[in-house]
Amino acid sequence: MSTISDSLTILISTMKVQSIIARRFDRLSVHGLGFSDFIILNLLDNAPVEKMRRIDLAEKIGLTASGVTRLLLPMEKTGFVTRESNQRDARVSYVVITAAGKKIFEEARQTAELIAKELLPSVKAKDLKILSETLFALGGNAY
Amino acid sequence: MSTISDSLTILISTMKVQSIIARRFDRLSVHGLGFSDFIILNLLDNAPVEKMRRIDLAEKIGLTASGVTRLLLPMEKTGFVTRESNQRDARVSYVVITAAGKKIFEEARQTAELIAKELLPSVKAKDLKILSETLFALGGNAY
DNA sequence: GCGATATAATTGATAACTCAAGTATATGTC
DNA sequence: GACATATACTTGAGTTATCAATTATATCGC
Repeated sequence: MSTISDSLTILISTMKVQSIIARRFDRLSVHGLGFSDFIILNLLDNAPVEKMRRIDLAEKIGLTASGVTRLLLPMEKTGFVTRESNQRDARVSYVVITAAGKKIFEEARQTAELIAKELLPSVKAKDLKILSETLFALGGNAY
Repeated sequence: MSTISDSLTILISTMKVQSIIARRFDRLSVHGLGFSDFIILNLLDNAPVEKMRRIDLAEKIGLTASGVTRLLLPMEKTGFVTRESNQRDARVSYVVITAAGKKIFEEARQTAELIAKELLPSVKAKDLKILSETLFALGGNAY
């Protein structure tokens, strides 16, 4: 038995915590959304022009471009997002949130906030700040 | 545009950070191990009797029992772990780390520690402790 | 000791990704 | 302005997980 470092322990622990978080957010399925769908809608809703390039979505959410393409396919079909081309660069296809997308996001957001409260009830504000900063240093988004 | 809470932001950020961590640990493939394989070997190496029930591995790593069964199949074939039955409870099949498993774990551990240092170079010792405790509150393991 | 219920593990079908390769377009260099 | 290189996105094949159902065994209440 050889003990691993605190740093490595924290990284492994993060992996487990992620699986716990992901499972809790399965409840978003009552809105017909996966957690990744919800995160995408949040990014779009907060984007200055309510549209983003697929590649930027991928970078922000921590998926590959391929993963984003596949994630968006059903969302386009359902009508939560649509495509928009870029006049100056024909390679780009923007992802635009629709009115239906905004509506479902607003509903899902209520559920998501409830889940967040359930998950982080006892964590002190100060500790949350440290967690937040560390996550940011590790590449997490600041929003 | 409606702003989400700090708590929710942190949970989403954790998801992204997890994807960054997982990608870095892809490097463990030089040892023929996935990150999950490595975590399993670490759990077994640290277990008091160097064996664990599948269900306990699942709980500790944050997977389902099904996921553990499928994860262990190739590791059994390669000979990093073996099975052992429980005399008192025939439902249980223990997972036991082999000498080969210990050897590869020891090698992979060096790589893993390097990656951990690369990922968390600047995080202060005090923050690491708080971080560790926060993750534990969220269901992370203490080890 | 028997039936109801709970637990440990596995399996079939499926979901949500990844990587590598391919297509289309843009940009830089000479 | 042609050619090499880079970028945005998609697609085929494979991986790694999930859930629901199944099998086998154990435990509880009577």
